[in-house]
Amino acid sequence: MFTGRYTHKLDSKGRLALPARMREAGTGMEYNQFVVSKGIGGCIAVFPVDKFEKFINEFDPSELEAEQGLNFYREFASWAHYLPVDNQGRINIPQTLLDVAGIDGDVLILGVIDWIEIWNPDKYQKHLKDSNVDYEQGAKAFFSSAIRGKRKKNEISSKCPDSENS
Amino acid sequence: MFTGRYTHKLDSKGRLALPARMREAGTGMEYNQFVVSKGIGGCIAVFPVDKFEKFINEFDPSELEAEQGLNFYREFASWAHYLPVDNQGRINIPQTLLDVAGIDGDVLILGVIDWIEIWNPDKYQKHLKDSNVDYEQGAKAFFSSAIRGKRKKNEISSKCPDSENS
DNA sequence: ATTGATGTGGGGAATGGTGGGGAAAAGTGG
DNA sequence: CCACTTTTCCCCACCATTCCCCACATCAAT
Repeated sequence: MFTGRYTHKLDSKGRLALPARMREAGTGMEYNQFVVSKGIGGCIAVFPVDKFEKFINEFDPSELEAEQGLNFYREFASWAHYLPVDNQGRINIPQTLLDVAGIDGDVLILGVIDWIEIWNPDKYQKHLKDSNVDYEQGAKAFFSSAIRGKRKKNEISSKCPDSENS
Repeated sequence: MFTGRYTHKLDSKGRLALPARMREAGTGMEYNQFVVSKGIGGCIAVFPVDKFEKFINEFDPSELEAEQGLNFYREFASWAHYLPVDNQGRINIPQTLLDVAGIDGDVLILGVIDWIEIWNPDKYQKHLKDSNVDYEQGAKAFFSSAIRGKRKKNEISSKCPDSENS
């Protein structure tokens, strides 16, 4: 699971060092590569290889209107690049992606559980404002859910003693 | 799986170098050839041999109106050419196909998971505009789908196996 | 202060995209 | 069937980019 918020820099060759925690979380034994593509709001989304392939396979373009689905699929897939991680833990993001994301110099890296997002810091601030995120409302829902979840789990575990290990 | 977005050039002899990553992904041990035909929106579609033959066999022209189906089938098949890949990783696309696709000089190459698309860069931009692609909408659907997939899994795994009987 | 882990920087080898010459093959006209 | 022209294909060569390696800086913890 990816969590955390970091500010790193693109070096002169356009390389980006991923936070060590994320590197460990994302690269399996066999794959030492990540997949990047264009995310929401003009960020760059970064996936572990297995997650990317899982998401692509599970995504059903027919959820969207016929033509929309195909067009989005084409765009998303064609912005996707498999990037090897070098021995210093860096990836080399294609310049075209950096351009559409408006990234250059300082970089904001967000862990979003199943994927990572890479933002131009200013652009992210702007995105937050424009999308009118109400953190309080979301937080209330989240913490309420946490309480409910706890109650539910207790109910189950009282009936089924073996479920604690999972 | 084909991914990525590249800009290459047709050389003076009309040859096109496929991106190395795509070459690896597409050519099996035995086949070092691709199949090209006319794609959607006036692009050139490129398939690995096995995928092309699979798609052709699975496609049912009767999904379309009778005459439509036959006419499309004829067109698609007759635009299709098996192209060998030379030792430098290039294919030689027939001039007639280049003409209908309006390709000449700079070439945009898109990886679309199961196939590759070759576009005149300007034509692709125009296609994007004309088809009113809303990338944001598609991206939201995609990432929502990714989260939904996770939630579904959690629900299943957290379910107590024995609780159904009670 | 020393040690180790992590982010940043840069040199040099290797890979990949582009170009062109010449041999082989195929199409065309006698 | 033969000679000629055109196209295709194979090879070698150049150059930019990518990738691999070594090195330094910074910070945290002992």
